[in-house]
Amino acid sequence: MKTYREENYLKAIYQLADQDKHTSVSPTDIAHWLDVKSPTVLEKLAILVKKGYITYNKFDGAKLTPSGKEIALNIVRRHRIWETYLYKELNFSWTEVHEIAEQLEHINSDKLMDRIYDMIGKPDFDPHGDPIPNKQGRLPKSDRRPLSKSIKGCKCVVLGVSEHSEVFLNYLTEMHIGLNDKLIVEQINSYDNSLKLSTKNKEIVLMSSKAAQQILVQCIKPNCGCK
Amino acid sequence: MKTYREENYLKAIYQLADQDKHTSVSPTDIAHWLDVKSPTVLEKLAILVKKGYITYNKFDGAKLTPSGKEIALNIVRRHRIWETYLYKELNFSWTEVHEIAEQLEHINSDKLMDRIYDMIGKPDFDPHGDPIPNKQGRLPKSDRRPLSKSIKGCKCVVLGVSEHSEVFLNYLTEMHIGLNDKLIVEQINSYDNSLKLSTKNKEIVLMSSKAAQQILVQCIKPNCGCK
DNA sequence: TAATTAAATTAGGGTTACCTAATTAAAAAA
DNA sequence: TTTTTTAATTAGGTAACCCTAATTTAATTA
Repeated sequence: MKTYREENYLKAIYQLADQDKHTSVSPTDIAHWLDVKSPTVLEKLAILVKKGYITYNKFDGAKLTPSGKEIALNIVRRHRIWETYLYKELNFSWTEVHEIAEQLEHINSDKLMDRIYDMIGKPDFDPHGDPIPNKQGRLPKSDRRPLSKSIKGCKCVVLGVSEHSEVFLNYLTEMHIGLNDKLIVEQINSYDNSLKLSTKNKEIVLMSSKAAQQILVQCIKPNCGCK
Repeated sequence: MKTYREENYLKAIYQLADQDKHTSVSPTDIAHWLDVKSPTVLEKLAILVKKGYITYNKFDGAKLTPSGKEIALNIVRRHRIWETYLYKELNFSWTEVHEIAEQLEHINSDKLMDRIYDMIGKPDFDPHGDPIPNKQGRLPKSDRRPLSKSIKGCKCVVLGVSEHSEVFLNYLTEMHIGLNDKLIVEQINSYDNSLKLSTKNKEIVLMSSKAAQQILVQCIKPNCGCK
């Protein structure tokens, strides 16, 4: 029996581990992420350990076991399918989909999920550019990397973002930067690593290194020299 | 703050009152309906009273207040919109939609509901023939009545069912009786009130009074003489 | 009406998911 | 290496929901 809360804890552990590459996820991180206090998290971690979904100790933090990862990836799958559906079929904006998908991801019906996935054309990536795991929990490959690693002169295409906050997504909208848009790195300021970019309508915009780290791109020419 | 459980209690009270016309709903009825025990129901009723969603006393049972009814009708609205959507847009069968809609009805997003409702063409009735309340909680009119009240010779059209159990819906499917199908009452057996019906492909079938009570029809000719 | 049956209620628990306030242990800084 | 700070843990508590086992109250039936 997995409740939606359990699903949320496992998803949180997956996403936190995924974000900062160091697979170890601390109770404090989870507590911040889920907006609860750490004793609450500890309590739940003990249950998840007992159920065999995670391992936990103070030094390595929480880690998903294969069965826990399977559940987490299934929720991620559902979330991203719903996001895509809301965006493509129901005309929700890039910034609106997340919140509704947070609810829809817990609807338990494989058949419904299959129909929705069919309807959106079985894509590999969601409207944020995030990969949609397949039913077996395998992620499609892509060589996305942060825009901040581009060199001067790089021509690349926006494939996603690694931050999904509304304020960040709105910032991108204001900058006229969207999914699948082409960007050219005109200049890199070596002092603060801010970038001067040319966007799709040939506008020139300035972007901080902080923002550039959250934008995932792919170079248009192979071996273009980017890090 | 209304949780999905609260929504379910209010919906149950609404539906039970709606079924048997006598608006009073007893704790025992609710307990059976929601598959919990009566002390659990009593406890929840006390909370709902405190929140102003219902009134309750031993003699009149539980009764929705206007604010409680508003919530209940909103859930009913969502449920029926989702059922219609699943049936019409995602090709689920008549018998499959209920269970999934039970989950989807608790998704909290007016905007999503609006889009889905648009998508199905803003109908007044769901695939079971049940009326979809509008946003203000008003129900569309219809003069549906049980088939069991038909007189011999009555020509009528199936507008809905008042029982949604899978076994009953499957029975109808086997009888080749579906929504919007025309029926002719060929004969009524006065011993047990069973009906001899002619269905859409001119088949003659026999139907018990019990089943006929659950089928909602409308006479094709006005003032045809049916009770 | 008295006896029986059924429904409503009260009493007393259990679990889950939260919390605050200590306390202990680890990490970072001085 | 002490001290300070931060993180993890333990202790103890609350609220929502659910339960079983009485008990009371109402409704039937004999």
